[in-house]
Amino acid sequence: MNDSALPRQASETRDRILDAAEALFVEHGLEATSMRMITGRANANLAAVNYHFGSKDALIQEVFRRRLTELNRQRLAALDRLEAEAQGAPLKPSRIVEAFFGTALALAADTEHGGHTFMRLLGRTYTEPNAFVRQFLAEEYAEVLERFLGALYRALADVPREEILWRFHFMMGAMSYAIAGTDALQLFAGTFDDADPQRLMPRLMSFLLGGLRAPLPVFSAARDAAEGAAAA
Amino acid sequence: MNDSALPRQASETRDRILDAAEALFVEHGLEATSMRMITGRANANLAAVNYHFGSKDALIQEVFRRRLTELNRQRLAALDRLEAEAQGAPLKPSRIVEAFFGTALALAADTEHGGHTFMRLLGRTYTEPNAFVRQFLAEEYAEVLERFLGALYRALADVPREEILWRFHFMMGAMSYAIAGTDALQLFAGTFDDADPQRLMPRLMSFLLGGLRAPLPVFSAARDAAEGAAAA
DNA sequence: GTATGATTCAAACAAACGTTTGAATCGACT
DNA sequence: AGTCGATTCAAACGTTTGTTTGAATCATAC
Repeated sequence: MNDSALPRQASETRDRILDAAEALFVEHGLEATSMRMITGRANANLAAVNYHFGSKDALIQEVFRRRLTELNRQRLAALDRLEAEAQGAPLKPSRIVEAFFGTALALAADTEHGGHTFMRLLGRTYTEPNAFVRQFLAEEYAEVLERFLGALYRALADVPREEILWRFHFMMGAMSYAIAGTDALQLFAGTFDDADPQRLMPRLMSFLLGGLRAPLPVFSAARDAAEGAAAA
Repeated sequence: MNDSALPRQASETRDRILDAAEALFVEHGLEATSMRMITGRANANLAAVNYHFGSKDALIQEVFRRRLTELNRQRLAALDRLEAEAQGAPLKPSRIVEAFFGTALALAADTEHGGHTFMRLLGRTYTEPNAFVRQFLAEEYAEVLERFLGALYRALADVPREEILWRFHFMMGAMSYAIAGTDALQLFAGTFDDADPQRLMPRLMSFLLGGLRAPLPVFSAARDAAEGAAAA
C-alpha cells in the first residue's frame, strides 16, 4: 500500500470541481450557483461534490481555503522580510501597505492560474452575508491582520490606533472594488480600460498611500459652519 | 370613483413588504431571502408580493428604486447648488467629493428611517453578480455619474481623465466598505467602534480626499529593480 | 341592500434545490 | 483470476423555491 506516496492520480476530478465552482461563484454568486451547474461545468457527476467535499458549504470553504492560505502565507513572508531588513528599526508605512496589498494585487494580476478569478470572488466576499463564510474568513485572516495592524501601529506610533484601523478598512474596500468591480462597474463610462492589471498596482498604491497619509479628521461639533478649517 | 385621489389607504401592506425585504436582503442577501421570509416578517400573505409587485425580481428592483432615486436626486441638487454658487468658476474637487459621498453618508447615518439599512445593502450590491440588478443600477446611476465625473474632469483639468475615473472607483469602494462592512468585518480587532456614524463622515472624507490628491502613479517598466525611486 | 373593484387568503403548482443510495466501474495489489 | 478500496454513475429522496389560482373578505359607491 502506498499511503505515504501521493494519491493515485491526484483525483483530478476534485480540482476540476474546485475550478468550476470558483468560476461560477464569481459569475453568479455563492447562493445562485447550484451543484448541478458546478458538476456540469466540471464534467463530473452530481454526487461527486458530496463525495469529495461532503457538502456544498464544505466545497465553498475549500474554494476559499486553498487560495487564501497561500495568499496570507505570502503576505506574512513579505512582512517577515521587511522586519528582517529593518533590524528592529520602525518600518515605513508604505512598505507595510505594499506588502499586504501588493501581494494581493499580484495574485489578481495572475490571469493564467485563476488568481484573477479568485480575487474577484474574494473582494466580494468580505461583505458576504452568509454567516459561516464570514466566520471562516475571520479565522483565516486573524493572524495576518494582527501582524499587519501591529506593524502599522508601531510604524505610526503617533497616530491613534482607531484611525489606523479605519484607514486600513478603507484601503481594503478600495482594493476589493478595484478588483471585484472592474467589470461589474461598467456603470462608469462606456470604455473602462480595465484590461491592464499591470497598471492597476501603481494606481491603487498611490491612492491607498495618499489616503493613509491624509491629515487626520477633525470632529467638529458643528460641522455646518466649518468652512476652511485645516488640520495637520 | 376617486382615481385622482390617493389610493384608499395607501396600501400599507406594500410598504411593510418593502421594509421587510430591505432588512432581510441586508441580513441574508438577495438570493438567500425567500418570499416566505419576506411575507412572514411583513405579516402579509405569501401571494401579496406577486400581487403588489409582480415577481420577486420586480420587488428587488423596487426596494432599490425607492431609495436610490431620492439619493441621486439629492446628489444632483447638491451639485447644482455648488455650480450655482461658483458662477462658472471651477469647483473645488473636495466640494464635489463631499456632494457625492457626503449625501450618501448622510443617508447611511439615518438609522431611524432605514437609510442605514439600505446603504449597507447598496454598498454590497455594486459587486452583485445578479445581472438584472447590475443593469438596473447602471441605468439608475448613469446621469449622476456623468454629471459628477464631468465636474471632476473640469475641476482637475490637468489630471488625465483615466486617473480620475480610477480614483473615483477607488473612492466608491472605500465608502461602500465603510458602510457595508462595519459589522461584516469584525475580522478587524475585537472591538470595532462602528457605532458612531457621526464620526464616520469626517474620517472617510479625509481618507478619500487624501487618495484623490495623492501624487499620480509612475508606470515603471521594470518595477522589480525600483527600490527607492521617488516620484512627486 | 347590493353591486363593484381592490385586496387578502389558503391551497396547490411545477421546478429546482442539496443530499443520499446502491449498484457499476476502475486501478492496483496478491 | 480474484479481492479490495476508491471513484463514478443514474436515480431517487424529501424540501424548498417562486408563482398561480379561485374563493373569501373588505371598503366604497350607487
